[in-house]
Amino acid sequence: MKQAARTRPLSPEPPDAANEDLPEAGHADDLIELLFFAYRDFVSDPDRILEEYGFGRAHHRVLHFVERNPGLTIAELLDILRITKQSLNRVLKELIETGYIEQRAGTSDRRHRLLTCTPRGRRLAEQLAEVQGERVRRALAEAGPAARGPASRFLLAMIDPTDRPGVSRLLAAAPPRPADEA
Amino acid sequence: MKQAARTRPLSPEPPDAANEDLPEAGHADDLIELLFFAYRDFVSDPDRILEEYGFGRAHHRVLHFVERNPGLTIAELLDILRITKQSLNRVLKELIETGYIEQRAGTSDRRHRLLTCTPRGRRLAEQLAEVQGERVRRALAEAGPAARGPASRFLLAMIDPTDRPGVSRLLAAAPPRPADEA
DNA sequence: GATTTACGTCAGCCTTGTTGACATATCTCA
DNA sequence: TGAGATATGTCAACAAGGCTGACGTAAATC
Repeated sequence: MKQAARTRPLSPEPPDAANEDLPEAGHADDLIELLFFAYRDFVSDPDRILEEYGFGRAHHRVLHFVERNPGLTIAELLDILRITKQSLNRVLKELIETGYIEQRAGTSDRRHRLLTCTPRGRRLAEQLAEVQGERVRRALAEAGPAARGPASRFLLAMIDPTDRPGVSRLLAAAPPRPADEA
Repeated sequence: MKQAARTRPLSPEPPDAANEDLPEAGHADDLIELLFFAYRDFVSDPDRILEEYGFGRAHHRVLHFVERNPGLTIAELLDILRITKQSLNRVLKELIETGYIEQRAGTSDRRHRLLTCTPRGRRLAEQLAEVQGERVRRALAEAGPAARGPASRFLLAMIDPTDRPGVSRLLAAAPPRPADEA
């Protein structure tokens, strides 16, 4: 891939004293690239499955968050995905027309569209979550289960501070999956 | 953003015994979503800067890896980015024509195009790396500096096993930045 | 009853990915 | 030396998924 050059410890084991006194100098670069590569492969598994259904990543994201948060409204989905309603509507319409997602009017406010997955939609969403979950579990097994807490905290801290409460609420609200296959 | 529902510890502190005996059951879902949100915000900083230059994310990726690995060839870049040569060529041509990247023929094999940044290209690449690095350092400071190792190992383990040696070589080969501003 | 809110939709544009085909320079090997 | 493989460049067409701007409608709010 590339001719090697210098050497530098890749994933620093518990820092053996010294050099821990510069906690925020340099070293950020590795995490930048790791995030790129990790994300690149992270989305590649679902991509392969989605292709069989004629869907793309945009459909995946919608399906995922609706499945994890039944009753989600359009506005909430827009806030999560950070795209325009026109972009959302394009893929959402397809998911509804092909019977993966259903709408119903809100009870307290009938202008709201409450989104839920159909059984078929749930199956696909779970299949997609399963391949991604498998990758995550494999990674945790390799990195050591103790890495889960720190990795979660790091990723949460990477999110814009303003959005963290919302994300935390979202995570807390989602039903825990039945130990996925395991 | 969303009406709260159940409660569940978000980023588990050192697990207080029990429940650590199912190290790979469930719990993967939070990391899936955290990765989505973290990446979403992670790329948003550069996006704002790139807009001023009339560039997009594709340009950023090319510029980044060329700056970090001077002398990179087209084939190596294609392997990193996982896109077609036509897609790469489109943005690369723009970066060359606008004077951000230079080509020269390889010495041992003159078919190779060795890519390097011009001073102007280096400045932009560093500016982009700086905003992302700032976010990473801020996140590490919040998550605790001890999270760096585990987070790095987790992200590396998320990468396809086949690619890890290449990624590690890439990380090791890149010149350590001069403690970025700090 | 006027205004605001939540959503739907039409039309057009841009970036960035794709495939397929073909051209050129250079290296390698028989 | 000549055949073939390799590294790259390029043209053309297309698709996904972002975007803006404008407009329409139903329901809530004041």
